[in-house]
Amino acid sequence: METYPKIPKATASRLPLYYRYILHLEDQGVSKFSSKELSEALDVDSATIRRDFSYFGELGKRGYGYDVKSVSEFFGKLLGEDRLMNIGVVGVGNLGSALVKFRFSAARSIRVSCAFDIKEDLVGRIVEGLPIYSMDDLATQIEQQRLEIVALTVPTEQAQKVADQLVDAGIKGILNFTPQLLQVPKSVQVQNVDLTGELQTLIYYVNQERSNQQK
Amino acid sequence: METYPKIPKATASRLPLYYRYILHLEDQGVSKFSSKELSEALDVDSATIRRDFSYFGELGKRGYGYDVKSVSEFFGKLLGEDRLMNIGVVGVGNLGSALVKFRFSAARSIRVSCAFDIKEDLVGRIVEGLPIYSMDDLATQIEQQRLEIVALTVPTEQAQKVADQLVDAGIKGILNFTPQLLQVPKSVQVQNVDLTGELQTLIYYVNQERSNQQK
DNA sequence: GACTGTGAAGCCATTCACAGCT
DNA sequence: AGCTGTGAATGGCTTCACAGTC
Repeated sequence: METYPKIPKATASRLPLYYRYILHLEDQGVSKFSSKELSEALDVDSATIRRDFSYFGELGKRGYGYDVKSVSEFFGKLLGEDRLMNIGVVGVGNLGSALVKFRFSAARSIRVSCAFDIKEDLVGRIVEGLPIYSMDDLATQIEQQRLEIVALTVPTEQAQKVADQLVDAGIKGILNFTPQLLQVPKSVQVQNVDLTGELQTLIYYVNQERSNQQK
Repeated sequence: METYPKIPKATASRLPLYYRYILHLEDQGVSKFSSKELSEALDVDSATIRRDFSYFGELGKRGYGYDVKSVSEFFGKLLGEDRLMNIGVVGVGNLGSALVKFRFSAARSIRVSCAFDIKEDLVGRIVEGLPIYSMDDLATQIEQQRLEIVALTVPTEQAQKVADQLVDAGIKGILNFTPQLLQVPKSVQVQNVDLTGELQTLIYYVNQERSNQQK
């Protein structure tokens, strides 16, 4: 795969957004689109879209726009949609079993393939059709199932210890649902998702809005 | 409540992070902290922390630092932790039932109190201890339970229509788990959470890292 | 001496505006 | 004429660096 130097983080975080909409166009049989159309659908400035795309080369044609099929294929590869990716869920508590159920089904190539937990009474059981392995099997399963990425949903206090185990077992990316800041080698990627934080931020805005009203 | 003009979005999104760590200090019986300590724990530059805090007035004392108790109380109020907040879950599919189970238990004052669905066979049932209401009961329940915020987890195609109903029923905030861009009056706050997008962004970084290695 | 609060500088991302291609 | 790709301008956020306070 090509690698692109110095793509802004903000751009990287918009790629899934672009990709999803372009797939939608493809499903509808649309053959081309302009940055202006995409801009209106996604509420992202059209110049931002053109600049984002331009980091990856000249994806469009002047005076024409962008070709749905070729751009969709291009972004698909960027986001790993060209090969099946197994994801493990580490920690099968409330949120963990929730994610097992969720399955990230929006992306075609993503498959939640197994789960891990420390609790002996969970190990060996099948939850929502998925086997639960012992943490001792981490290294083995990561290799056998070619797991590159796991979702981490253990209790906060155990997060760093488990992250260390994951790194040792060769994991390449962690989708971290705990509020613990993880220390990992920089070759391992971490993406933090703080659901309670998102809700609290929303509460903050709602509170501010209510106070504004009352004035 | 006080309102603060023009707090940067970036600051608002860090408030839960700060608050959680300060609660942690409080639990440990610590009585003061400096921006430097917080900086090291959260990996946020200490000047950023001081600037973020300063938007809300002079919260600290020069030469001393910040008082755990008073700052924790202050942020608690900002984030609505001084009163119980009921949250509804709209759409009890995979992700919806997952959130019902998750319960945002990390925040003390947040309580997932009910769920709504369009499917007649779900309505009236109890899931994880929560009653499922019909969408027709939205307005009634929003009033009765003083719901200000709901999590929206319906299929993408229905998201806008349901959002309209929510707005009509008087909801103040929507935690939007669908990839649909919601059109709402600007007095209604929307916070988007795109779990599949987060995972795809992580996949992008992992792919880039792998390509770098191979060079 | 220690630490905050904040002007000023710097950096990253967005947006403008237009040359260049179809 | 229509739309991209991109220098230049702008804006928002972060970081420096230090005066002010305890």
